[in-house]
Amino acid sequence: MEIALTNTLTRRKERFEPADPSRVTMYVCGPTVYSYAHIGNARPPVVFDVLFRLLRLTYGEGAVIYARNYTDIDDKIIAAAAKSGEPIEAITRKFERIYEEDTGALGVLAPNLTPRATAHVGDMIALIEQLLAKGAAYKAETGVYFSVAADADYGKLSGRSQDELKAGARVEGEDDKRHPSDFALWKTAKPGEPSWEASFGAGRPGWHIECSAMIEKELGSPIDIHGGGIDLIFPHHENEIAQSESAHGHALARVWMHNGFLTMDREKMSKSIGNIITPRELLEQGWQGETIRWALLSAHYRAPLDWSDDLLRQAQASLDRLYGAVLRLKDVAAADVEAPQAFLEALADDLNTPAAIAELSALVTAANTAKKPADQAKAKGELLAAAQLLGVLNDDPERWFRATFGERAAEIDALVAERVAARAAKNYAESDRLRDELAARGVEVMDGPSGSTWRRKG
RNA sequence: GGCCUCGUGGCGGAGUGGUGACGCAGCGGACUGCAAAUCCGUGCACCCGAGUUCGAUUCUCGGCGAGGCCUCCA
Repeated sequence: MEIALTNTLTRRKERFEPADPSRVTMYVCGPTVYSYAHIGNARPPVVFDVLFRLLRLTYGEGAVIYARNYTDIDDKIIAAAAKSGEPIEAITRKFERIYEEDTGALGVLAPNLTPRATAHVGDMIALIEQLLAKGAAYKAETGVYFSVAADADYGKLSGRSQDELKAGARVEGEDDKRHPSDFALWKTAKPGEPSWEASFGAGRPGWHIECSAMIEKELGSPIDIHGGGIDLIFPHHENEIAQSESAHGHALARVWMHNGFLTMDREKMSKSIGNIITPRELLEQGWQGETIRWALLSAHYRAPLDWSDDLLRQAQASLDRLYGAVLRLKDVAAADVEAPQAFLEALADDLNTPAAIAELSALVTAANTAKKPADQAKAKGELLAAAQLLGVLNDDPERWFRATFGERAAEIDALVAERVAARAAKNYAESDRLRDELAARGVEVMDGPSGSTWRRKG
């Protein structure tokens, strides 16, 4: 199957052809681990998780190498440590663990590699030395800077010219850069801050250099796909390109992919604005991880997505329909089949998850209308295979509908049993009273020919 | 100020130069003791103006509106 991806570098949708189909490489910028990630931060891991699943299906599970880094040294982390009095490593390890829990709750598969910046400082130093030797970087009092003037095609990713950058640059007083667009590769050590020894002076790495060094070390460039949020195009990814390509003389990544923002009331979700909500909070509110994931995938990854409770409500309703179909076929063994072609083609078309979801909907209808056991098995198999690629329908269907009840499930079972008895005795006044009582507890009871089942009310 | 993206029904959201997916919500029907779930059917939309075209929601230009990047940022 042919996969097409929109490449930020060319601003076009292109056929994806890995350099080596037996070793497809993907790198996605991961979190700076100093606090809780918000739901907007969760969009890239979820989106690229779907791509990871699609690539593994296409090229084979062992053929795809996906790396997502942890930035575990940076100004914000140092500030957080200073504020709380905890050691830096305690903070970064704690939030790495939290990040893994949160993404795991959203059904995100673990990447093959999760390199830490602090484990690659030596690689960064070596890269900076190369850049200094080539004259692409220079040493100043406050650190080592990359010289934008030395890079003829600087700006090619974000589509900015050097002139535009000069015109748009803000006045910056506290450093000694030669050009306003030059950026720090290395920050000279300051008292009380962590630092590493280097031939060009003790200090700590700048942000951009870590991805360049880790990609080179862990995957080797050029990689096939480099992903991240749209806000990373400039300056982060632009600078990664500048560093890596100046040092190595070849492309850093062949395809650059960027996801759009999550908004709240149409405004970018961001910590500084304060309009954030975390996956953790949503889970505490009782939303299920797959519901959050579905909501994130309900829009195309490059489009903005306005986050709201209504969006979650609709996502849950959609998943309820899927789980309802699976529950209805719980006694049918799923056939061992692949996801239907139309579904795969939707995903292969630049990860068009809304179109894929539409195909999923057709599969649900097929599952609900199938009468013959063979048709049911096929429909169930196709539905599960397709859902697997989106990373949903991993839960047991009964648990899905009852997850929020926990210990109270037993007493609800008892009330439902009472109601079944009342109905058998044709005591409809009592059975309706019991239904009202169950409804008051948030339970929907459903009568069928072979008894009654229940689930949370939508 | 420079650069960029977007504007589809009540809501979410694909897509297309020519009968406008899909989901949620609504309505009608089947089913049900009544419901729910499910199935069948159904109403409702392409920001405005000009241009190109036999024909534009889809292409071009202008306008209006929303958002983003240019500084940390998913």
